[in-house]
Amino acid sequence: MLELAILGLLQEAPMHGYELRKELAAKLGAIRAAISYGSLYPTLRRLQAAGWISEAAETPATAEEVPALTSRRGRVVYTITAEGKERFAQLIAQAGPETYDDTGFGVHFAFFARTDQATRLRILEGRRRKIEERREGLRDVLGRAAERLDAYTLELQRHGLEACEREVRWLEELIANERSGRAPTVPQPGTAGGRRDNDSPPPPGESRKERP
Amino acid sequence: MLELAILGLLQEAPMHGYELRKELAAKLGAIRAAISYGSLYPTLRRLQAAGWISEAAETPATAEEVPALTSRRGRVVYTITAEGKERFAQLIAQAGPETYDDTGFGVHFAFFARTDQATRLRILEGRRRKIEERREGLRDVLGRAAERLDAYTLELQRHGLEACEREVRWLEELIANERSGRAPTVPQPGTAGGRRDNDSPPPPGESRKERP
DNA sequence: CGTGCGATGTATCGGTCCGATACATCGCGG
DNA sequence: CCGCGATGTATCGGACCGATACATCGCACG
Repeated sequence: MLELAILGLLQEAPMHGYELRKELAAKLGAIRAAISYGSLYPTLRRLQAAGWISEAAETPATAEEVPALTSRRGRVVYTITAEGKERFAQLIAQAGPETYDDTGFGVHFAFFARTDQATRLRILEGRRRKIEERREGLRDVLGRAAERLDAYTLELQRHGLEACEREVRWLEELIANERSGRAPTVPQPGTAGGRRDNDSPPPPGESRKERP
Repeated sequence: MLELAILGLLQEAPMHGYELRKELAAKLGAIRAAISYGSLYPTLRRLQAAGWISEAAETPATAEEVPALTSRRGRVVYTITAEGKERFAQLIAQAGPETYDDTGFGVHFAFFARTDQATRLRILEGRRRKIEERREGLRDVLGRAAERLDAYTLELQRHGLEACEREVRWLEELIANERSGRAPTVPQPGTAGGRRDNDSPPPPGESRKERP
């Protein structure tokens, strides 16, 4: 999962570890708190060993203008390689069971802008199925085994059940939108058109290319 | 976390591993799928080494009546010890930072029936604080950094924000209930009074003792 | 003027937990 | 009578976390 997230982020811009962690926290803030360095750095080394990312000297341009101001530190900037982009595409397209658990789904979803519509649909439906199963399990417990459990445990299940029902509804909406070829809900008028240093062509369904 | 859950469950009845896993899944179904054996068995061994649980021969009574029917298998039944109960009480009362993350809070909440009211209140408020912080972080991203993110990532944050707001509201309700001395929401009329093999006295605030 | 503190930054270590896998028994239906 | 799903115990490698260590930078406060 971390591998996928790093590859995805580095596709937007080269970064060093600290930056990567912050961007990751911003992008996945809804899913998980913040990645630990104890995971991040070993993974970076692994990715580099596999040839999917590479270290690069920082200060890309304007290096001569500011020789020793901010650059005199051991910052290690990572850049994704061509093989890395292939690897990302492969990871994004293939869906294992871990694609549908909370974290896995979150990471995949966060990179839906780089995912083709068919895959998006497949993942959304897989996630929906999984949540529906969880929901049924909770309904079973709340129905059949209710007397065996205390009021607090019951309340916990009730709350979990509600969250499941809510997420299923959310997924239904997203699936419907996806099928109709539109971008995700809430068209967000006016505020579109931020910085967009996308090198790879935006996949279909992505409707955010600003009018220049 | 697993340690706490096992100690808590074994306080209700002696069990073997498989059963423990099932009960755990039923009790924590809203939080996590099912504990892996790769965690369960090593933890059981650790708890046993610490003297908090002990192996016991199964078939407590009626052992002579059915000599070789169901007993001829390597089932290992674990029982909590007096030290184990102390350990459980200690773990339940002391709240570290991990008490307020999703899994930790869920486990603590699932054993609220064995937790005194002051601790319940403290945990609920700690959890609320943590969720409020996450909520603020999401609001920040959705406000300040919205142009930097694509529509899908934005939608993910939006959904996460809604979940946070919902959970805060839920916690507020529980806290209010707790302060007023009542049991959790939805009094559940009639269906109370199931099997209740509680050896330890029910903590204050527990209002489920049926009127005989 | 200095000094200490919070943000930036890289890195490791031990520990927890998961997923895959192996293996054995039991009861039931075909 | 045979296979298959449920029951049951167990291990191994790997992913990820939390604590910790250490170094630099800029700035606020004395």
